[in-house]
Amino acid sequence: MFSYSSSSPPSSSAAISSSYLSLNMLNNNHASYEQMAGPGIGSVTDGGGDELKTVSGKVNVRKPEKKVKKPKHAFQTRSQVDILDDGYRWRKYGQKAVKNNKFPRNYYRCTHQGCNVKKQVQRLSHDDGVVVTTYEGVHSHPIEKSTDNFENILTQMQIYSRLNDS
DNA sequence: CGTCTTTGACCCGCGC
DNA sequence: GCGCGGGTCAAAGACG
Repeated sequence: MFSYSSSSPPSSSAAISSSYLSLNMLNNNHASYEQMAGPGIGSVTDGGGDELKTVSGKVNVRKPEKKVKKPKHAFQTRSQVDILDDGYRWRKYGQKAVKNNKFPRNYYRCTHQGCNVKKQVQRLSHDDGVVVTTYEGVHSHPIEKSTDNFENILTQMQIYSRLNDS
């Protein structure tokens, strides 16, 4: 888990320069909580097919069965940017304002087919340097990118994660 | 021209 | 039953 690999913006648009993205991973209440309620449930990946669309175009998200709660992992990171590119491709599908926060919460989803991993990013209003990223599900496909010195940073992130874990 | 972001509406669970 | 909070969809626009 947490197989952070690397990420790098397209070479043409180096939007996320290392100077801008200063990951200060000195945090860490990496609160990782897993919620599993189903008896004998091994796989986390929701099989999909829970979504039924009515003819009128409305969406009825039906999930009467499968009371499986997918594991969620919340990471708290000190960063200026909310979008921590972990190497996967995310598609933003929603943005809602949270009651206790002035800043809205962003919802992302992995664009890989069959990969229903979701991620939501929330930043603390009272501390704009802190970003809480919550991952939901696990990726079942390799990372599409690889590249530059981001690996270093990400490697350090893993190290930090280990340190905190111990 | 294809992909992703934006943004309002919609849905659902819960509390009153 | 209604309002609130949270999560999702999908049309249209923005962007490369």
